[in-house]
Parts: sequence; structure tokens; C-alpha cells
Amino acid sequence: MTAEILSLPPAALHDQLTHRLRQMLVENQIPPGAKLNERALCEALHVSRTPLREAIKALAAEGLVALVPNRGAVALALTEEDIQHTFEVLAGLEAQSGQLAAERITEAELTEIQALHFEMLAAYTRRDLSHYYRLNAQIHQAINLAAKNPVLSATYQQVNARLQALRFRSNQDEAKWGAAMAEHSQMVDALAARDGQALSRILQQHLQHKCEVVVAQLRDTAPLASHV
Amino acid sequence: MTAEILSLPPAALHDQLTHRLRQMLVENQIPPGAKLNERALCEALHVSRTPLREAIKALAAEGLVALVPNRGAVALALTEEDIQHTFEVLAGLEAQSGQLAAERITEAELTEIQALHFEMLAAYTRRDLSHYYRLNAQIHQAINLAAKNPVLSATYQQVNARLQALRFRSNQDEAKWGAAMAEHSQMVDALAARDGQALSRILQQHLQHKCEVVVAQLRDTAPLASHV
DNA sequence: TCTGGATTTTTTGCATGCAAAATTAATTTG
DNA sequence: CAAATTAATTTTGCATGCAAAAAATCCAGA
Repeated sequence: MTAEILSLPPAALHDQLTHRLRQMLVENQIPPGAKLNERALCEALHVSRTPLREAIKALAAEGLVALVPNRGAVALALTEEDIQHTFEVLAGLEAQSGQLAAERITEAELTEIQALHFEMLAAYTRRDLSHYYRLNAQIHQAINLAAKNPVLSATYQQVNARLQALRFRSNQDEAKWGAAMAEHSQMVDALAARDGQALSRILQQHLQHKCEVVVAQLRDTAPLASHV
Repeated sequence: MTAEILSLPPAALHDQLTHRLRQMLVENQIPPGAKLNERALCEALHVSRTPLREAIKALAAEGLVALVPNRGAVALALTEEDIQHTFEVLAGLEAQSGQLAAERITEAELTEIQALHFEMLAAYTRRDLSHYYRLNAQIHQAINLAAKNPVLSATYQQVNARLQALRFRSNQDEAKWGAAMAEHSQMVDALAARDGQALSRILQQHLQHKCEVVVAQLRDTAPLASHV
């Protein structure tokens, strides 16, 4: 299984760097608005500037960093408007995923999603935010894969990555959390019933609510940092 | 209006190259499957390899070229399946654009789209394919802009670019063309009525039909090239 | 102490150089 | 003569070097 992978040449350096930097951005190791200093990153990652710069250009095309002429790259810093626009697109992509997944999902895939859902219920019951988030992401990912459209998956991933950095610090309040959990239950029911319309609607709502949570949190925390 | 643009420093070389190469790919000056030879492109575009390679990495992130380890980049060559997946995503994005445009379009924007529609009717009547295509693209673009979501527009553009190369050589038959024109009339009506649901449905159908035309054409022409 | 401007330092952007891999050509061998 | 090696050429991938732009520092003068 891994034999062919081992026989392949190791991924090109610029590709490894793209992944590594993307991870750093998504995990907030490089916070929004921070400058990407080439020399510093080169030393930290033990590479020369050429492949690093290539990776940065790729991430710029993905929308994770912004290029400022003669001033290098800056980690994506979303305004409240940007966040709403991005969630709106993501909601559309998830709605479509849901629609298609309902049509194309296999029994095995459905079973796995149901299992993940129960795991998430357990994490919710324990108020284990970390596991909850991981399972949440896995479920959305699974629905996406069930739509059987790699282009849709790739597009979804790309847009979603821009929001990951935000959600890392989002721990919602009790009421919202319960509502999100309820929506997830509805999602699984709709999937089991192969009701694409319903699933689509629920996902759209779900993302809308998630957007509200994120924006609310931003309003709570941003003012503290604004006078720095 | 252009004053501030003129005062800005000229766009970075790698950025210019990204645009230039994207154009070459979209206009089929670099045909699908063709290798992007760095030396050749450097000489043709009078630049060194560094900014060229950066541009190629950006286009790879956009999905317009594929990177093959140690073998450089290859212009995107879509299989029939890829085309269907891509059209499916594009249809979803346009459907969302239509939905939002119906809610957010201004009178002025609607008027302009109606004007473009009549221009397109004229081009259709003259069987002027070139103008027809340009106006068609402009109308879809205008609907997209009317949705007032820059993230949606950017995502749409990126996915659409992958299909542009195909549509350049697509001149559909009479019946299909008439049907497409009829769909466009329905689109304008739905927009005027601010009926997002209807517009969304029509756009989805419209893209579905366009996909069928492109795939049919591919089946007609591809076998001729397959024994080369 | 604060401001304005010149100078130094840093940083970015691009060109070039070199080694490894891949491709092509040449040569050998059955 | 064809298949298989081997050698030569090309091409990619990465590191380094250099110039222009930006940022930081320093310093004079109010």
C-alpha cells in the first residue's frame, strides 16, 4: 500500500513548504496580518529563499496571504465583511455538497457519518471542545466526499482554509453550541432520508449560524486589540 | 481615476507573468496537456526563470496547470469526467450568484444586463458567434457582480477559467444555440422579477446544457486526435 | 523632547550558477 | 536489424548573488 509511495521521489521542497506554511497560517502560528519575513522563515524552515517564495506565491493564489508589492506577503486578515462573504460562499458550497451527497452517498459512507455523529455527541456531552471541533470538521468533510465531486471538494477546502484560522479560537456559548448540535442531528436525519433539499437547507442555516458566532466573537475580542 | 494606478509602481514581474500565462492558457495558445518549458517561455517572454517559476506555481494553485515532480508543469488537460465535475461546481456557484443577485441587484445593474441581453440577441440573430460569446460572458459576469460578494466572484472566476480553454473552440449547433438564447431570456425575466429561486434554477439548467454541448463536442473532436 | 531629514541596514525582487533528474542520442550486442 | 545500455544533452529544482526599494537608525536643529 505504501510501497508505491515510498518508491516515489520525496515531494518537491516548494510543495512541502506550501503545506507547512498553510498549516502554520491555519493554526495561527502566523497570526492574521503578520508579515512573512523571508529570511526569518528560511532560517526557521532550513531552506533557501527560492522554494519559499514559490510556496508563498501559491498560498497567495489560494487566498491565504496577500502580496504587497515590494513589501512581501502578509497573512490574510479578514474584515468582518470578508468573513461574511466567505461564509456565504462556503454555505453555498456546503449546500451543494449536501444536495449531491444525498443523491450519491453509499450505505457505508452514511454509516460512517452516523458513527462520527455519535462520537461528536459524546464530545459535546463532555464539553470537549477540541474533539468536538475535530469531529465536526470530519463530518463536514465526509459529507463533502460523499458528493463524489473532487472539484467541489477542492474548492470547498480552499475557501474553508481561509476561515480555519478564525475558528481555532472560537469557543461558542452554551446555547449556540446546543443549537449547532441539534442542527447536526437534523443533518444526519436528512442524509439518512436522502432528502437533498432538506440537508441543503440545514447546512446553509448551520453555516449562517456559525458565521454569526464567529463574527460575534470577533466583535468581543477585536476591540481589545484595536488600540495596540 | 487612473491617476492612482499610474502613480503605483508597475506590477511585479511574477504577477505580470501570472496574468500573461493565464491568458495564454485560457486562449489555448498553450494547448491542454502541453508542457511548459521554462527555458522556452523565458526566451519568449524575455524574463528569467525565477519570476516565471513563481507564476507557474501560482497557476498551479489556481488549477490551471499541473505540476509533475522533476518534470515541470503541464497545461490542464480535463477528462470528460473533470469537465462534468467542474461544470457542476460552476453551476452551483452561478445558481448562488443568481439567488443573491435577485436579492441585491440595483435598477442600474438590471438595466445594463437587459441592454447586454438585447445586444446578445442581435449577435444571435446575425449568428455572430464571436460577439455572442463575449456578450454571454459579460452577462454572466454582470449577474455575478450583482450578487455583491467578492469572494463568490473570485471563486467563480477561478473555476470558470479552467473551462474557458474548452469553450473557445465550442460552436454549438442551431437547436442548442436557440435553446441557450431562450434560457437567457428567462434569466433576464427572472432577474427583473427578482425571483431568485427561478433564476437559480434556470442558471443551473443553462450550465448543465452548456456542459452537454462541450462534452458532445469533445467526443466529436477528441477521437480524431487520439491516434496521434 | 520632538521633528525632519539623511544615512545605514534590512528586505524584497530578479538573475545567475550548479547539481540532480530526466530526456534524447549514440553505441553496443544479440 | 532490433533491443538494450550507455553516454551526451537538456531540463528541472534549489542555492546564491546583486541591485532597487523599504524600513530602521541616527543626528542636527527647533
